[in-house]
Amino acid sequence: MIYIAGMDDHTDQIRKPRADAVRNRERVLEAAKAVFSAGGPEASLEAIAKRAGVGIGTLYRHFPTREDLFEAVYRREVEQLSELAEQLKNAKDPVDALRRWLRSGVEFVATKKGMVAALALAVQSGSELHAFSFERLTKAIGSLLDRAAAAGAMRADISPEDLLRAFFGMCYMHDQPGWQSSVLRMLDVFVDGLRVQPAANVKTRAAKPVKPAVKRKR
Amino acid sequence: MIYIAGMDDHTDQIRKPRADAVRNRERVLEAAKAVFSAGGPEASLEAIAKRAGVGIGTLYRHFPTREDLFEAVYRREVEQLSELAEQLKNAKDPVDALRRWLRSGVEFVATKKGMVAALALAVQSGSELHAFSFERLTKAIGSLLDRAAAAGAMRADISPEDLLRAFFGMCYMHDQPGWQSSVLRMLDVFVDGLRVQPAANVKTRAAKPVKPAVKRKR
DNA sequence: GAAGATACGGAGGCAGCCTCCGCTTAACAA
DNA sequence: TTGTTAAGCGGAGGCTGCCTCCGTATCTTC
Repeated sequence: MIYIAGMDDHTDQIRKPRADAVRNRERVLEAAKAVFSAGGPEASLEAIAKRAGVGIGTLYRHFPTREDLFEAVYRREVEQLSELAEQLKNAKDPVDALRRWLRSGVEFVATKKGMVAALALAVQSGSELHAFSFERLTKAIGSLLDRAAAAGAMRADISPEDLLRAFFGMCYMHDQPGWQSSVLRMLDVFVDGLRVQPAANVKTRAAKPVKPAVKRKR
Repeated sequence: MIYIAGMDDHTDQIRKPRADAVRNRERVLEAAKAVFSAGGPEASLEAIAKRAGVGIGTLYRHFPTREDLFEAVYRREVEQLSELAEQLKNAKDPVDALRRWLRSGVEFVATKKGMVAALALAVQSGSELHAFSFERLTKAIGSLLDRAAAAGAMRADISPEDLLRAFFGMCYMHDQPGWQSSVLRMLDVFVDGLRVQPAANVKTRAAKPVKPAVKRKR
């Protein structure tokens, strides 16, 4: 068993976790990250164990199920996105902050092709990982959303869950050619839809100084 | 080989396809539809063969890969959605027609939990199925979109591909509690974002209209 | 250094994937 | 009808990956 702080707050002594166990766990995580990123969610766990230089038994002891392994691997990644939201909370324009978070999310996803597929698979099966990351990101994005809604810049009836869902879904379609610019465009549309329209934004298309809401990519 | 009209237009004789082959193919499709719907994309092909009452070899002869089987199963389903778009082209309000198509899509998806996961998996791997359904639905939705854009009711820089991608993505997150109403809400937001804002919709909430400059990707 | 807890690793059982090939059956010609 | 033959059938078998189990090795603690 891996030591967990606070797990056993009654009197029993608690052994320090074994050094080799800690080391091996780390190695497996490292290997899993690489293999999942490259090979997607179907990657062989035995291959991961081999790459980590441990026996398959060791891998299973640390991560009894495939999903457990996902969870551990992605936890850090999710944290990163979450922290970004924290930073953006200080931006001046709350709507823009939201937009920027979403855009960063796209880039983030872009660097982890196989991993996203794996994540998506986990989400499907309602695993622990989903619960964690969804909640974590929901909370992160919620603060951005609240701020924007409180400022009256954005409709207030869309929940963080909704938004996250939509975002995730859009990204899921990645790995088609041009998916990235497509998602970016979609997000712009989406944020436009969320925004409580300020007067400046309301021009019929004929009017000339229309701000270029979206730059076409292709 | 299954007979395909026009496959062999030079002089050779062409045998009629064997009745048992046709029958078995149909049985396998039937079984696959049921099994995939229930069990998702991971379902055992052997289970499908058994349910269809044929040998595993027969299944593989007709559908050499898992994806081939998906393709055949979903083709009809895709056709249905596609036809719906055709009908909606005659609605009065083009934006509303689009909205309704999307909403029907959600319902459609809702009845086929496992199947959508299977489809999504296929999309991931860039299979034939994806090419077919994406193109088919793109064309279908394109007509709706064009009509709305031509009427000046909708921004014109969003392609059918974009829209389909976003829609599919949103639906992909299904099987969480409440996903359906969430997706419906998201779609409303989305369609609102697409709509070229009519003056009536414009309430000035903020004295100073924020200039929502879209930041380019860093 | 000894004792005992903890972790290691891989053999082995199981399940699903896919191929291969001898047997069966339907289509066609006579 | 009947015979011929291409087309189709099915499942045994080889392979790979999943996961468990347990004898052995290693670490922590005293």
